[in-house]
Order: sequence, then structure tokens, then C-alpha cells
Amino acid sequence: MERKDVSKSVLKRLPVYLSYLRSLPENGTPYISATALANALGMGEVQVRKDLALVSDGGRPKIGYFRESLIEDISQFLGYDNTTDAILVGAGKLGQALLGYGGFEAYGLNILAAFDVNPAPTETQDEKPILPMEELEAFCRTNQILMGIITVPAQYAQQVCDRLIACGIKAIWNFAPIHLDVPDNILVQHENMATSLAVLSMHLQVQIKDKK
Amino acid sequence: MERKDVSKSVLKRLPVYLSYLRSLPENGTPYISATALANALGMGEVQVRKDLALVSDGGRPKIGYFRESLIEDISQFLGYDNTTDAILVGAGKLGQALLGYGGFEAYGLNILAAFDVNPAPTETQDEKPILPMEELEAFCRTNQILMGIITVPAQYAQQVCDRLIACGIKAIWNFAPIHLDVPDNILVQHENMATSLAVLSMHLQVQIKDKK
DNA sequence: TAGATTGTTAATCGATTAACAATC
DNA sequence: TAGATTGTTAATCGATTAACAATC
Repeated sequence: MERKDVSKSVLKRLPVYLSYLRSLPENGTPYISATALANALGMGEVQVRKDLALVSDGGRPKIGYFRESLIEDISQFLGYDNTTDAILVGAGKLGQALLGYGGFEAYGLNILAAFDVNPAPTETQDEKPILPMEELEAFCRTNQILMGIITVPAQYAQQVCDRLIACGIKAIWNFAPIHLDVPDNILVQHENMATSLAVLSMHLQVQIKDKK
Repeated sequence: MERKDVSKSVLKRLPVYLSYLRSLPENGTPYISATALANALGMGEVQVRKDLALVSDGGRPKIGYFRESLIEDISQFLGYDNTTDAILVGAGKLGQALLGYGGFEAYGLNILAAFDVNPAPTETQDEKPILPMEELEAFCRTNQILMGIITVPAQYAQQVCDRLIACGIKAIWNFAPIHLDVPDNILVQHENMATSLAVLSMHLQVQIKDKK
């Protein structure tokens, strides 16, 4: 299938479809229609259909999409097929939570190691190592790391960010609650909890106001 | 200032302004213009100006906004002034990270306690308690909790969600990587890491392709 | 006064939705 | 064939950007 440019809005919906498709039972019906997908996720069916048409051409009238092919098409489109190696800086609770979470592999992300000013002695062999900050540069260069995850406190985030860029990293996943200044060719994806909180908080305000 | 309805896009940008404004040094200039804010955050200045105009009327030509008033106006608009009590279900690493993170108070969120099938014995008094699941209902009712945070594995998320709604919870912050079905009057804010990963992954794909 | 900045009104842009033809 | 579903083309909607008047 020919590769098309998609908008950010579409890009953000694709993983939602993907995770739902993956959650469907193996022994269920092998086909799924855009309509069924839309209903299950509470979305507009036209929107879903249009999104799917962008990444797959396996849709057949009256039948829908073959589930496995659709999963494969979306995965491939999102680049989840060739896994990305990443490193994480800041092995606090959040950092360790991300490091220990096994679910990222399904999304093509493989966190190789964490770095921290207080490295932990490697306990068992199958756990991912928490290395001292001094080894950051060498590790990134050796493993040609392109993605860095920042889970340090806000006040250290910018300097860690600068250091990652100096190591050749091109994409940064930022969990620190602070804006990072970066050159144009570097992408920062800010995991902005404050944003989510604002939406939730506003909903509750309206709820409470309505009650009065 | 009269309360206006704002779009979700605006709502998501407001906390970004707020956190930047808060990060400015106390002893710096007490005024800040929409232009300065836009430049610092790499955003369009017209957009910032329009957003600010929605939540504050303290802007003065040639001078800009008085920083402290602006912080107050945004905070008030977002409802951060009257703190929301929340509980968290699932005290794994991620759950504990959120529970232990002190930064949410600044956003009007106060996590009172966590619940887990394996509750921890309360160690020190100043730490937030991790209680057994059985106490969930009573706790929510007693404290009139309106917000719940879900950090359990995906396969338990829906049942936890249903239980929270039965407890009278109106807003759910979902960290489990799965879609939750809820009634219309309940808001689910899905902290979708997969979405962020998709954006990052796509950026890297383009980077790599450009190099070839 | 001149210049910087605000806030508003109009124009553009992009994304979503609706309508419909094509297909199995 | 009839009906369900796809995919495309056109219309609507909303958000962003541009232009400009108002103000200190």
C-alpha cells in the first residue's frame, strides 16, 4: 500500500484502533467492519472508515477488514514493525515504572537501559540496568540511540535534554512538567499530565455547577 | 471576569501557559506579554493572546499581563483553586509514582489514598495509605470522591472502572492501555502513551527515511 | 506623540461530517 | 437481486491565522 501523509489527528487515533483490535479474542470472527470498530470505541463511523482507508486497502464491502491484516497494516504504518531502541534518564518511581512496563514492545519501543545519578546495582540478569550518568554518552553512541525518555525532576530536565541531543538523540519523550527548548529537527513529545488534569477538572466543575 | 466556554484545544493549552508562568523567577519583571509567552513556548503569538483574553481581562497595552494576576486567573478558570480529592486504584510502580508525586497539588488535585488487592502496611504517617480494595466503596462515599485514577493492568481496568462509577465517581483518569466503556455523564481521560509513541515513532521514521 | 501591545473582526485553513456512488 | 459496507466527493464546522482598530 502506498504511503500517505496523515494528519496528527489521524496519527493519534490509529494506536487506539490498534489496541482495540489486539484486544479482540483470537477465536472470534476474523473480520471487523469500520462500523463495528466505531461503535465499540464510541467514535464516528465515517471518521473510522476514512482513517482506516488511509492505512489499509484490505477493506471489502459487506465484510469489512480482515482483523489480522488490519493490525499488520496499522502496525506497519506506525513503524511498530522495526523496533526503536530508547534510553531513559531518571530512575525514580516513574522512571522505574516505565522501565519495568513490558507493554511498550507491542508498540515498537524497546527501552534498553536507564541512567541516573544514583545507579542501582544490577540485581538480576533479566532486569534492565540502571547505569550511572557518566556512561550516557558512550552508551548512546555505541547503540545508536535515537529516542530518549526524560523522567527527571523539572529543574534538571532541560540540561538532560541538551545532553541527550548532544548524544545524537532525535526524539524525546518528556515526562517532566516543564517546556523544553530544542532545535527544529528534534521532536519533543510532552506527556502532559497537567493537560489531562485540566480536562478532568473542567468536567467536574461543570458537573458540580449543574447540581446547584 | 465573566466565565466563557472554551474549546478543548484552548483548555489544553492553558496549563502549559500556567506552568511556564509559575516557573518564572519571582524576582524578575512582574509583567509578561502574550508575545513574550508565545516566544518562550514556541507558539503563535496571536493564539496565545486570544487564549489569554478568554480567561483574563488584566492585559494592558504596551505592558502586558501582571504575572501573578495571570497565574491566578488561569488557575481559577481551570478550577485549580478548589482542590479536587481523588483516589487511585492499582498501587503498582506507576500507581505509587503518581501517589508519591507532590506536584499535582499545584494543579488542584489531591490524591487521598490508593487501593490495591495487595495493600501495603502503612509505614510512616506522612505517606499516603494503600488500602485494601474492600474499603473502596466506604471510603469514596465518606469522602465524597468524584475523581478516580486507574493504574491497574489492562485486563482489570473495566471492572475497576464500573466499580468506581458505582461509588459515585464522575471523572476517571485512565492509565490502563485499554478503552473503557462508560455512561454519557462520566468523563474518561485516557492518558494514552501509545498515542505519544505513535507521534514519536513517526518522527523517527521520517528522520531515518530522509537520511537515506 | 510614537510605538508596543491588547483585543476584535474577518479570512483562511484543516478536519469532520454528510451524501452518494461503487462493490461484493 | 437486495443489502451491507467500502471509499470518495462535496458541504459543514471549528479552529487558527491575519488584519486592524483601540489603548496606554
